[in-house]
Amino acid sequence: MGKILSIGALATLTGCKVVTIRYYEQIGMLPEPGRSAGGHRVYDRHHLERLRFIRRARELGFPLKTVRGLLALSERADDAPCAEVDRMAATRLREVRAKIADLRALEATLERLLKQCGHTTLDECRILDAFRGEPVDAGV
Amino acid sequence: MGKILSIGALATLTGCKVVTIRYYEQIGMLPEPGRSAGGHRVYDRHHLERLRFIRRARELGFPLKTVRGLLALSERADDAPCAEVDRMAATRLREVRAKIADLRALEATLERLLKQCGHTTLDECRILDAFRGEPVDAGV
DNA sequence: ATAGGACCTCTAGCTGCTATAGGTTCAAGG
DNA sequence: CCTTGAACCTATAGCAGCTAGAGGTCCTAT
Ligand SMILES: [Zn+2]
Ligand SMILES: [Zn+2]
Ligand SMILES: [Zn+2]
Ligand SMILES: [Zn+2]
Repeated sequence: MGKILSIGALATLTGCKVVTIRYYEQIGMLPEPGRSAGGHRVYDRHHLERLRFIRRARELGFPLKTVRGLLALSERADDAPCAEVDRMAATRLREVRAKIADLRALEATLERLLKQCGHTTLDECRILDAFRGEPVDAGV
Repeated sequence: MGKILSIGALATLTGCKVVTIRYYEQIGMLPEPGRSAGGHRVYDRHHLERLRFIRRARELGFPLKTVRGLLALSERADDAPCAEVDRMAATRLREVRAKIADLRALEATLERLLKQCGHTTLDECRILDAFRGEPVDAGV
C-alpha cells in the first residue's frame, strides 16, 4: 500500500513539473516529504492526492492563496457547511465572467481595427492611427 | 506651444500612474525627459503622445515588447507597407480568442460545479469532490 | 517664511513559475 | 562490482508589469 514515489514520478502522475513541485514545497503548499539515504525526496499517496488537488484547482484559475483555503477546508471534511467553498467558487466564476467580458471588448476592437486597416502604408495605417490619435476612447 | 508637464500632470492626462511612468523610463519605453533646476522631470507634448500610444496599446493587451515594435513602426511612418502592424494585431486577436475559449471552458466547469453542490457539508461538497477525486478530467 | 503636497532615488515585493550552474545519487547494463 | 548517464540535489537569478515603502528634497501658494 505505501507506494513510494520519486519527484519525477510525482511530476509525471500529476502533470506538474519537477521544479514546480519543489517550488510548492518551498512556499508551504506541499508538506516536506521524506528523504532517501542520499537526500532525494520521497513521496507517498498523500502527497500525490494533495498535489492533484492543487493542480485541479489551479487549472480552474484559483490563485494559490485560495487553493490553500480550499485544501484546509477539504482536509477538515467534517459536517460543517460548505458555504465557504461555494463562495470561493462563485467568486472565481464572477472573475472569469468579468475577464470574458473584457476580452470580448478587446476582440471587437481588434476586429474593427483589422477591418479598417487598408493594408497600405505605415503612415496611413488605421491601426497605428488608433494608437496615435487624440484621446478618443478606442471603442470600448 | 512647447507646453511643459510635470510627471503628475502627465499621469493625469494619460491615466498612467506616476510610478509606472518612471518605470517606463527605466526600461527604456519612454525617453529620459528634461529636468527642472531642482531635478524634477519635465515632459513635453512628445512624451505625452508617446505615453498615450503605449497606454492604448497596453489596454488592448499588447505586451510591452510588442508595443516597442509598434512604436518603432509608428515613428517610421513612411510609405513602407503596414503588414507587420497588421500581423501583430492579428496575433493579438488570436491570443484573445484563445483566452476567451479557455475562460469559457472554465466558466462552464465552475457553473456545473456550483449547480451540483448540494450546499450541504464539507465532506459531501461536490466542488471539493471534483478536486479530490480520481484522475477524471474536470469536464473540459 | 512656511506648510504640505508633489517630487526624488533606491530597494524590495508581488504571482507563479522557469532557468540556469555546478554538483551528487540512483539504477540498470556489462 | 563497476560504470555510465539520467535523475536528482541546492542556490541563485530571472521573467512580466508593475506596486509599495522608506527617507529625503523641491515647489508653490498663502
Ligand atoms: Zn503520507
Ligand atoms: Zn495597417
Ligand atoms: Zn520633445
Ligand atoms: Zn458545496
